[in-house]
Amino acid sequence: MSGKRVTIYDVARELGVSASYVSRALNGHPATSQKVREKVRKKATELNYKLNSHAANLRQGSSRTIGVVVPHINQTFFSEAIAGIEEVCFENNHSLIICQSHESFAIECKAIDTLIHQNVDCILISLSAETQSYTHLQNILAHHIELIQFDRCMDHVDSYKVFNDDKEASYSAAKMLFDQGYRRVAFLGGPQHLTVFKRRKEGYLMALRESGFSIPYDFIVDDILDKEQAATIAAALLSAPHPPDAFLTVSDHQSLGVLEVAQSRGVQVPEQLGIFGFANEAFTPIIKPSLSSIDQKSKDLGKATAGIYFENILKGQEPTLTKREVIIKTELICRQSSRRTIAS
Amino acid sequence: MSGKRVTIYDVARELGVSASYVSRALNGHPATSQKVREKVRKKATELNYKLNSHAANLRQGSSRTIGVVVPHINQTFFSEAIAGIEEVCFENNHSLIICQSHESFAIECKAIDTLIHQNVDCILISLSAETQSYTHLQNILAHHIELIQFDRCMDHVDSYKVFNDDKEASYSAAKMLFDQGYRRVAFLGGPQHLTVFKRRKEGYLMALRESGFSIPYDFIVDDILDKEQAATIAAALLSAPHPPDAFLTVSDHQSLGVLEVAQSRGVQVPEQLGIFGFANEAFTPIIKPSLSSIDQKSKDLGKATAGIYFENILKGQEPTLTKREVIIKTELICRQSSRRTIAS
DNA sequence: TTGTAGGCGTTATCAT
DNA sequence: ATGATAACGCCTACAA
Repeated sequence: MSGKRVTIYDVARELGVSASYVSRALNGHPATSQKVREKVRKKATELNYKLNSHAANLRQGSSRTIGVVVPHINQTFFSEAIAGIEEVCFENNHSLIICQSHESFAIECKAIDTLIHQNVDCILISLSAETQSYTHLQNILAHHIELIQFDRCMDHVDSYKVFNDDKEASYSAAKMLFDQGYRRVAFLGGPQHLTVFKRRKEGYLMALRESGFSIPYDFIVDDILDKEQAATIAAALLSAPHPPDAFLTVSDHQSLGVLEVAQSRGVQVPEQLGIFGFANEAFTPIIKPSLSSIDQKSKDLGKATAGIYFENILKGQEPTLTKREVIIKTELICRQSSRRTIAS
Repeated sequence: MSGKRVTIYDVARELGVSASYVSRALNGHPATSQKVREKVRKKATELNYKLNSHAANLRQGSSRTIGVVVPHINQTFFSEAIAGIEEVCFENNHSLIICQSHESFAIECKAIDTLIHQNVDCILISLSAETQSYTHLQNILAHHIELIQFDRCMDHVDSYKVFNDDKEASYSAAKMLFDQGYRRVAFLGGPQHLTVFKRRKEGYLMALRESGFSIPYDFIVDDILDKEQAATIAAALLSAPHPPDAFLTVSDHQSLGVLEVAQSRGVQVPEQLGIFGFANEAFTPIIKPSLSSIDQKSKDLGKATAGIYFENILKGQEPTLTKREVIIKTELICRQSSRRTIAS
């Protein structure tokens, strides 16, 4: 009863057929009779037979498994994106291995190695903040594993890329701030070697240029990674003789840092200071004042990313996408933190 | 150069040794000379050789992989626990496959099947809210896969269990509410077939009994799963002629629902209504008033859970744990939402 | 429709 | 210290 694993041979013996027939029956191969197929399936569940994926993978050279590497799974954007990826993989009967890089380049490399060992068919990756080189990505390709980047992508790597209309998004967020009467809009950005953050900055700069207003050079600060850093910068800027009257940031956590500093100093938001975040984290509608943000449609983004593998790569419908770039439209969510004209 | 996968045979051929020797060298087998071992390693990286885990697993019968099944990866408790699990697995050179059940019993079963296919050595699971039967858990054991339950466990299943001191935690939360002068403390609970929620309710009942106060039977409501349901119940209770003056809940999201209802009706928190949550979600210190909650030490809990596999099961140090239960102590975090005496 | 045989890449056993 | 060989469980030509 217990002891060794049940194999197709066990099922075959019980039924008096060959192992290969059992294999075919279980896989619904056309060259099997309805009747026997049913019998085999029944016996298999009866014996509690379970496929050994490792054996199947070894034989077939494909694992029907997809790997995902993200900086953190507990940020709304990533967990939602993963939910989307999961859904599509599930529909296509593929498994998913999720790895976190914890924003570390070294861990990201290790994760990729693991996924290569696991023989995944495809790796979906959103790069860590530290990542500046791309040899590890080329290593993926060298192992004939498909590669798709999303959100935090690296240019100059030959792969599909899925991301938001980041430039447009931060352009309209900045524009909205100007429209609300804010004039001295500061910008807290991310690492510039990641294209997402470059694009978000470009959007801001575009709106700034268009507005005709000018701001001091130190109102633009890159490489802010968390709430604490954002708070430090905000505190410094707000202490200056001519402080900003609004902050546009590339993450809600940064915005939260700004908000906390403002509140601790009695600066009224949104009356004296406008704040605009990015990512539409779960906490944004809950806090007071509620935080304006950008909804990245992260679940759709995840679905699109996984979809590329199944639709464009597996089914070989490459021609439909010439530039190998998919852009997911964001949605501007205007809440209290940037709504100055609300009272007027 | 490209085309086929690099195997130990390729490395062996280049070096003029046998494949089995390469295998041994790569694994640091004692019956290999230092010198050749180095040579093999160098050549292997040079040729970009990567182990095929599937082949190794098939041969060894073990995958050095652990599976985790949780309801959702984007709840603080679970993502932190996973971070802990990940850390321990990493230290022990094991891979991790993460699956979400999305609180669905059917998906949970499917996830377990997948993990069995993947030949994982051990499954760490926190059950979905729907799960009432445990045949799928016994199926895991039938496949000679180790099983460890955490947080949301099912009794009567023969496995290690890791969970918080839930009863003590909600006991002290309730006691704190009484100490602050609240008298009519309502309780919003979870599905009673999951032991966690049973224990949390017991703690509340214990404190209530001890307090000597009595409350109407309808102040105790089980099976609340989300913010919306909590809000509905809170609205109903607060409309009654003799409403509760405090709510103790089994999740921060429930508490948030209560808080929003209170605020929309102009009920002052904490002056007129005390609120106490559970889980110490990221948003609890951010909202106004900040929400009192229970820190579950979820990362430690994850580490302990994975630790059991490596310490107690793999190394066979079972005797150290007689009851096969590990309890992780929580910490009471008292914030504004339950601090009525602050003004007095 | 059914069976036979061989091999996927690795490692354990046995031999040298 | 090193090599030959078989086996892990499955799938797929090929044969019948």
